[in-house]
Amino acid sequence: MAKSGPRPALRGSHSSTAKRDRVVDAAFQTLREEGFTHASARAVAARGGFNSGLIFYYFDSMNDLLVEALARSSRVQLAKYQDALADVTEVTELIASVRARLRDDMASGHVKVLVELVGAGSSDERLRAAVFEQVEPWIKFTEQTLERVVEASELRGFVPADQLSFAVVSLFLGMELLVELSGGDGMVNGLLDSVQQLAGLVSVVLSNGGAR
Amino acid sequence: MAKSGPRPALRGSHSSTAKRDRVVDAAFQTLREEGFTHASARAVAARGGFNSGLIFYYFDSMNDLLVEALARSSRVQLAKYQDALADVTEVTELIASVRARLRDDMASGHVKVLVELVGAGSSDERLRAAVFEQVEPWIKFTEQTLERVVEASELRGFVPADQLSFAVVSLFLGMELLVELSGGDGMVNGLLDSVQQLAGLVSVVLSNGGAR
Amino acid sequence: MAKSGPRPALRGSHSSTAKRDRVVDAAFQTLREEGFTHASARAVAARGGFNSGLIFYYFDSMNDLLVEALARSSRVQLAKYQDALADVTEVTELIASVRARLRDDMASGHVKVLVELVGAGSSDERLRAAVFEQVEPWIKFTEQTLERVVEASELRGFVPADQLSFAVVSLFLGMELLVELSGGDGMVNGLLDSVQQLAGLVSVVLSNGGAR
Amino acid sequence: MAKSGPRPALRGSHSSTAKRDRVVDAAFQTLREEGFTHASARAVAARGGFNSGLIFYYFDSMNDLLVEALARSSRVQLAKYQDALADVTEVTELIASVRARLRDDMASGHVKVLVELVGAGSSDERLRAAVFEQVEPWIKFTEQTLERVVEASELRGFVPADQLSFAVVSLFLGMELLVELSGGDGMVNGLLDSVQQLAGLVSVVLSNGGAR
DNA sequence: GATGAATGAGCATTCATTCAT
DNA sequence: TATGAATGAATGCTCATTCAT
Repeated sequence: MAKSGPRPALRGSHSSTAKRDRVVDAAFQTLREEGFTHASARAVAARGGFNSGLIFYYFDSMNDLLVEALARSSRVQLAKYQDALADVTEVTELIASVRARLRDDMASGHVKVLVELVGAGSSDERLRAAVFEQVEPWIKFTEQTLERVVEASELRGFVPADQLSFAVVSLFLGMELLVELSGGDGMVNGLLDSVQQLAGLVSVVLSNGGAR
Repeated sequence: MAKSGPRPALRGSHSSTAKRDRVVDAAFQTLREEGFTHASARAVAARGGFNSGLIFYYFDSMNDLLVEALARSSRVQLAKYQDALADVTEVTELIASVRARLRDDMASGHVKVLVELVGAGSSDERLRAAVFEQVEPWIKFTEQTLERVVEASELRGFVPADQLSFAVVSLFLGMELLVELSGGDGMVNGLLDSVQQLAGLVSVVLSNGGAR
Repeated sequence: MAKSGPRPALRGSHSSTAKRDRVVDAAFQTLREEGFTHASARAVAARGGFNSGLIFYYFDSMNDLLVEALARSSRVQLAKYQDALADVTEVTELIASVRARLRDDMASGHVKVLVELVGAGSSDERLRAAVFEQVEPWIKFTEQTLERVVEASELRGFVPADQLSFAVVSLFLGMELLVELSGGDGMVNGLLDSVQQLAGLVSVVLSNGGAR
Repeated sequence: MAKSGPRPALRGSHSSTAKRDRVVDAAFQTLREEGFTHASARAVAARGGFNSGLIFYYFDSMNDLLVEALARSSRVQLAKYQDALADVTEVTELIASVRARLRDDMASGHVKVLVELVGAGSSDERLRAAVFEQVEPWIKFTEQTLERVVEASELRGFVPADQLSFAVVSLFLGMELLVELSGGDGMVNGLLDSVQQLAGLVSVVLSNGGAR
């Protein structure tokens, strides 16, 4: 995705990567605060305080930059989820952890940026594919986690983890989309409450099942 | 949203509204087949075989036209859902009916266009609000339907219908988004299977609850 | 080459074509006076006194416009040659007529514009092909004319007209190129004298052959 | 044309001039394979595997570098022609030698690069003048050679060598231009055949004259 | 000597929109 | 009612060139 030219000799070197990071940062902030449609090269450059040509020194296209901005934040957030849920095997615990993570996730702007690019996916085939690549690891991670939790529960054998994972990721994506669409502030708490409600429901049902 | 000028007397009007309809048709098809980003005035006009200036005779802006295209299809599809689910009170029946409707819904392109505009919502505040207005009736309708079905089931009292409605609409929205993102064809059956699986799961759980 | 959109209902109609012609005129003048590299959309628009967007209302790309400018002048000039040489069957007469035509040809700017675009051909495959299409009729016309004249002379049977045509067109092209390269003014008379010299040489040689 | 700064002492210099040569090499190859328009600083640097800033350490401008690339190849090729034609005094021998040389000339890419820069000449006055400087020695050399050969033939006194030289150089330039324009492959043999045909014709005519 | 970062001006092209007719 | 012409602002992107290191 990144150009081959300005790759520094030593990995993890100093200024070179730092400058490139400034560009990615500016792109992320612009996506987060102005949305995909307004994340133009000029807008990103203005926010970052550099010339817009610099973007194309580091990246082959705007889409490449935008995808990289998503990818970086995606890596960071996914790692946090993996840390937080590594040892979780019980449903209620799972849901509590996820809700905590979600708060941070949304505060960081990652979810906003993700939704922004998912929505933009239809504008360009290459963008669509690149964004999908960023979403795939989340589906897989969700699947693995659900598999583990379901396996340890009474639902073992009833629920195919891959389909469930697809549904769960869809649910989160759709909720964030709807929250944004509804104007942002008002319904965000309602959303988390809904998740909590859902958590309660599932929990009750499962323990019923266990008590059977 | 529409201009006040060219609104003809309600009865006896023919060609004028017919032409206006052609504009809306062209907009819908363009949204459906080329997506929001490529649904420019020129593109819509080319598809409909009229001059792009005509759009601004009937509508104040492109966004107004696009929203109208969504609104019209939304009215039609919602009416069909209301017909189909009017007398449904049982969960399995509900899910079967919804799946049937969904097939038609997606074939008509309505879901695609909806997702397209929901994704575009972030580009413009007025667009966002207008699109949300089109989604609201669906949330309300879902809420009423769920209320009725839940009330007739063993879950009565456990599940707050408004939150559940929000989750369900989110789920559908998110799934369609993910399907599109994944490239279209391959996962579409998996999606419907997932819904079916979910249906089965819910059905089993609920009848378990009832049999307890 | 031209867009299909703004094609007027009746062929040969009034203002519509006139406006489009203004764009082509401006392009021709810009090519003639500033050369291919400086014939940017802005430069053409500035010269013509219209907005640069107008170019793309009538043409799909700058190259399309530039080629059209060449094509129009090519049609006009080729017709003049065809008129002037229609009844020529003798070599000296041929050369005298061609020299007269060449003067007008160069005064009109056609040769300059042709050379400009031929030189630019290497920058873009589609441009190259389009320019070649404009040159082909000239090669064919030269071939037919030479065939007729050679057939009527003592050289009949010795010279393959197609190869000779290729050489003759090359010669004219190369001379104009060299004239431009040499700075323009100083050698232009020398060029025409050279042609005259060549004419004299050929004439002498041929009549020698005839007197043999 | 080259900067005065980094010109090392004539003897004992090694790496510095070697690097400079690599720059010129890369420029030549880029001109040859991508044409003038795509011979940007970046493209040349990419091909040569050095940073584009290096170009401006050795040269004042891109055009300077491009002209130097032509000049170097021009010197080499002209020297070969001078060697090959030094003792030629007869027409048929001249043409045979030239055709052999031409093959090597074109294989080396020199003719392509020349034509490329001649075509580009109109874009910039300084470039035009610099390219003309590279062409002048060829015209002079052609003139001297033709003078010698004509003087030894029956045509002595009939043909002014300077004008003929101009025509011959024009012919070669024009032919190469037309060959490139026609798409490259198909007509290249036809071109050489044409030259051969022309050679045969001239030879026959001249010996006819001699036999008179 | 040589590199990588950075710039500002320029490019073709697309856009929603206006307006005279 | 409807059209075609026209605009001005914006877009992504490329360019030769400079400069600190």
